[in-house]
Amino acid sequence: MTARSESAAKTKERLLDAALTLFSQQGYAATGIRDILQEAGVTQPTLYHHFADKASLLQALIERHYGESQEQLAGIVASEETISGKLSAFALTSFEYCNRDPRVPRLMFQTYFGPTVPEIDGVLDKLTEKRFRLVVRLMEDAITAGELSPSDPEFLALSFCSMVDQPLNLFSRKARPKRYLTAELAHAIVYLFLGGAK
Amino acid sequence: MTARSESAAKTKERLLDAALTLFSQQGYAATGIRDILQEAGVTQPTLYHHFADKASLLQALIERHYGESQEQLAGIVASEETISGKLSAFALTSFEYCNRDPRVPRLMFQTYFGPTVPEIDGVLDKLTEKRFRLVVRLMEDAITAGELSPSDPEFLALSFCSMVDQPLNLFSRKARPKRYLTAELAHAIVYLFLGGAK
DNA sequence: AATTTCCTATACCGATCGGTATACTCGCAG
DNA sequence: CTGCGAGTATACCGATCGGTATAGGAAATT
Repeated sequence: MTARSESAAKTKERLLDAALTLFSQQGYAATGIRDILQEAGVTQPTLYHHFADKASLLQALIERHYGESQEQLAGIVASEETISGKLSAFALTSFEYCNRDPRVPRLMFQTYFGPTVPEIDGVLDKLTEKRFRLVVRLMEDAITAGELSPSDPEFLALSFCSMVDQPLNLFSRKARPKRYLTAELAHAIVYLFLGGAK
Repeated sequence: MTARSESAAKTKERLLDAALTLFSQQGYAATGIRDILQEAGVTQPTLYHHFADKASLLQALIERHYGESQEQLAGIVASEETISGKLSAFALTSFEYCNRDPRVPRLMFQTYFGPTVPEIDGVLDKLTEKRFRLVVRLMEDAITAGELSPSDPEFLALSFCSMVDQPLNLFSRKARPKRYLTAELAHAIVYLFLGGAK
């Protein structure tokens, strides 16, 4: 039950990895199933042995990567005390996640902002909403604790997420200098968000 | 020279409008030429009488809409005195532009953030870079004028643009409440950017 | 040793893609 | 009145798409 199912899992992994590479580079619609097969070194019936169709590949990628990063993020943020610490942890973790494998956020942004993929619609929305709600709650707590001036928590969360995500998006899209998503940038964002530019 | 070339221009316009609608809804790759023909109520040879190929349609759309909005923006921003006024004008103009016809920014964002369209690559980058540089220069001036604390102008510009563009992007993507991209939101963004959340 | 699981190889399906070709109509302009 | 520009109608091209069918091989489990 171990030796053969192990190699089967490896093949499945190769397929997912190839799909991640190609989807993130060219987009879902522009990537043909045959491209994936070639990249993975596998034949067509094999793919359909592991996945129902092309859309299942994308769905599997999204659920795996986004789900695990989500839990990590919530845990790390919760372990901080101050609003400044929480926001820094949020930005840092997001940056590290992108530096580890830029293909993942690139696929996420491309799928989220790019043309609708009808087969997936809603899945990604639910996950991004969850991440956004995490930040909203964070802002609410900080306001009631007196750490932030009273104002709309959703507006604050949207603004902060924008400041974090746009660099992420830009970085994952094109080849940027190695040290772009640094801890310094993360802290600068938090500092600007809390203190303003004036 | 007027009567027939006038109706010809009208047909060309119908094609561009149909392409704008469909490209912005489904994305460039997912939109077939035959979809555009049906939407415009025109036959295939007619399209190829006005445009060389599918890519020329997208290129024409981008250059027209982005170019004209760009000039407008630069003029309006220049007519303001303070940094606060300039930033507000920037945000407001961007919002108004989106409220007027959400298809345009939606196409822009989708093309910019979505999967690469090889035929267009570079065109959109040049235009977004131009808009970004406008804001960078604005920040530089404000810093030398003592209106902003000294810090990296590119970082400030990126952060501010993120705060403005993300709502734009979200609004153009899905049906939001009518009054979402309001003057109040624009001012709130500028206020937050300048003064911080603390 | 027999059987099942995982996989290859190859060929095919109908549909759709972007783009072209041909032939014909109509109305304004010279 | 003649020619040309704008347009329709229709049919076709080769290529590629996602997905299926069939047949068989190698290896591990039983």
